[in-house]
Parts: sequence; structure tokens; C-alpha cells
Amino acid sequence: MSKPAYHHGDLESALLAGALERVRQVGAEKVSLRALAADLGVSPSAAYHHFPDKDALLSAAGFAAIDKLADQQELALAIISATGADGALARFRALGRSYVDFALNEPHLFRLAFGGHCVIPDALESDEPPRAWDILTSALDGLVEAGLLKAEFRENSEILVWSAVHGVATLILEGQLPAEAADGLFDSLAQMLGVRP
Amino acid sequence: MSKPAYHHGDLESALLAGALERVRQVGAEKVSLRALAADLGVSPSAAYHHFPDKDALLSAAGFAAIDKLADQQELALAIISATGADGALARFRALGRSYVDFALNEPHLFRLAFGGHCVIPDALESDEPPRAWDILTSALDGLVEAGLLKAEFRENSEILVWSAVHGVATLILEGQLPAEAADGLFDSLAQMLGVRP
DNA sequence: ATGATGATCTTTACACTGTACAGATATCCT
DNA sequence: AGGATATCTGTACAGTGTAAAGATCATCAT
Repeated sequence: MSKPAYHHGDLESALLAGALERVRQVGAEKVSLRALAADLGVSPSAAYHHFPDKDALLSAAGFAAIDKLADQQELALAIISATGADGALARFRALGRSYVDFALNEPHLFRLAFGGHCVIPDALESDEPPRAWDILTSALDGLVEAGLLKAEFRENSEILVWSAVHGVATLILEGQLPAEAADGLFDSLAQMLGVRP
Repeated sequence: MSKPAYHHGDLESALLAGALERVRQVGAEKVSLRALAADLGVSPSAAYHHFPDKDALLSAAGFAAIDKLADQQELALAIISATGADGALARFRALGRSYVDFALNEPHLFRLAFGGHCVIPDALESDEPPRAWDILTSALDGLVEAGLLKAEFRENSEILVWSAVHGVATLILEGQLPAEAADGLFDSLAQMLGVRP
């Protein structure tokens, strides 16, 4: 698309895609705005007509990264064909697995997404919760409907599950816990949620 | 100690302390090695005789930060005078609270400690686990002895609890969860661990 | 079609960064 | 004492983010 024009056509999304890919490869603190611009065949300060500064670009890339995580989770869910109780349980575990796998397979994107680069818009008061929350809510509702999750444990369980999975992912990523800790966590979670496999 | 010598006496620890304090104030990615050196009355490249590069200094500061966190946890534990079941439960909650509080009160130190700056030495195969692990183990043992934590839930509970607390701390810190989520998490944890308050 | 308007990109420039290298200086050991 | 060694300085270089002013294009009212 877009002619090989002098004005490059669509710099903004090219910058975003380029930044995201570079972060993915070398990490956020090693991406250079100048080098990125040079690679796109554009002057050093061209980016400033689309983003106020480098942090804003990285922040946008960060939100793209957290979206990629949600995409991967939904993809992992879509694969599961089982229905009923088996399906609900499989979906629950797949959600945790894909979250941890994303963190370990794309450590730089994961750190970008949750490492303070993403400027909080006004998420506290935002009427719509993060995508990860909605995905998780559906999975937990599925567990309740299947009779696997005791109703008395349903409240606040999004917080518990999301926190635990996110925590184990980052602790493994930063070398504080061994990789096997993830499986241990999933077992513990399932056990404590009252799930009987 | 050490004279006000031309050779500054003890640059290494001065650099470490300075770096730690600067990270605390402005965040890791905004500390300048040159500015730090200038502030210590020392030439720009003086630091290179004590640390191979800037990352190494930040890494050392990161390990100091994670030590500070452990200090704060032990301090929070020491304050609690209650004994028996009440004490065990109070200690358990204080551990979580101090962890989350540290993250929210010292966000830059927390991110430095768990944000990929700390080079993993060989922690996977290391014979001794992180300090946070030991502290947590004692608290959980206390819960079991007090009859508050069911023995069937004891296995892997360090992983579950540490992950959940760490996760909720970072998710709140990055604006993905509201601050009240921490209390909800503690309640959920206590409930699911079988604790009856 | 023309000319103005606004968006997009370039040029130039500045202050600052991390760090390599060679030399100066102080301390310590024999 | 003197020489070895650790510690720090001076200088220099390539690279960085970004501010300011000018060039170039697309679009649209006339």
C-alpha cells in the first residue's frame, strides 16, 4: 500500500511496528529512535510529528504488546474443543500456560508491557477493565457453571488468579523461581479453588 | 572512615549508594553515570575501575534493593508481638502488606529489583533460595503449627503466595488493578488456604 | 486551475550520554 | 628506598534524544 512517496505514506504505524519489533529483539532500553528512523529511511526527528517523545512511542508499543498477550490467550482458548467440565478446566489451565509462555518466549515485550513504560491513561476510573480481566472472567464463570469452582470462592478470584499467574511469570522470568514453579502454581490454584480433576 | 583523600577512599560503595538513591528518586533509566560521578567529585570514567559498565552498577543496586525489601519485611514481622494463632495470622498478613507497600512506596526500586536489571548469577542452581523465600517459609510453617493452614495445602504454598503477592503488587503498580485489590487478594488467600479468622 | 493552508518531513544544532585509552597520582610491599 | 599496583584524571569519540526553523507535499475552497 501507499506510494513510495517522499512523505513515506504511513510513518506513524511504521514507527510503532518498528519499535515493537525492535523491543522484541533487543529490549526496550536498547532501541534507538535515530536508528529506527534511519532504518525507515527517514530523518532523525521525523518521529516527533507523530509522538511527543520516545517514551510515548514506547508506551504505545507497550499497549500493543499487552494486546498481543491477550491475542495469544484467546488463540490458546480457541484451540480447545472440549466442552463441559473438561473444557472449562482445560480452558482455565490454557489461560495460565499461555500467559506464562508469553512471558518466557517474549521477555522483552512482557517487560515493556508491565515494566512501567505504559503510561496509565486513567485505568483506575476507566469504565472498561483490561482485556485480560474479561478473558479471565469468562473462564472462571465457565468453571462455576461446570460445577468445578465453588461459588464461595468465586468472589475476588480474578484478582487471585491473575495476580498469581502474573507473579509466577515475572518471578520465573527474573530468575527468582525455577521454570517448574509454574506447574506447581497451577496445581495449587486448581486445588485451592476446589477443582477436583 | 577513610581520609578525605585524593583517591576518595571508598568510591565503590559511594557509587553503589549513590546509584541506589538516584534510582529511588528518578528511576533506573534516568540515572546518569556521569552526573553521579560529578556529584561524587570524581571524573566521568572513574566508575569503570569498580564496575565493568553502567549495567553492572545498576545490577548491584538492584540486588541491594531486593535486600531492602527483605529488610522491610523482617522489620514488619518484628513489630508483631502477638503469639499463637493470632500471631501467626498477623505475621502472614503483615508479610503481604509490607511487600505491596514496598512496591507502592518505592516503585522505582521495586522495578529495578524485578525489571530485568538484576543479572541472574546462577540462581536456578544456587543452593540457597532467595531471602524472600525463607521469610515466607517460616510464616507458612507458623500457620501450620497454629493449625490455621491445612497440611494438604502446605505443599507449593510458597510459590502460590509469593506469586500472588508479587503479582498483585506489580499489577497495582502498573495501573492494571486498583489499590484495593491487595486487600481482596489477602482475603482470598486466607480463605483459600483454609484459614478461619 | 490556482493559491492558500496545514500536515509531513528535513536540516541543522545542542547538550548530553556511555565508555575506550593513555597518562597521572597515591598506596603498599619488599 | 624503590618499584609494582590500584586508583583516579584527561581527553576523545561515537551515539543519543530532541528543539527550532525551513522545505516539500496533499488537500480543498475559490
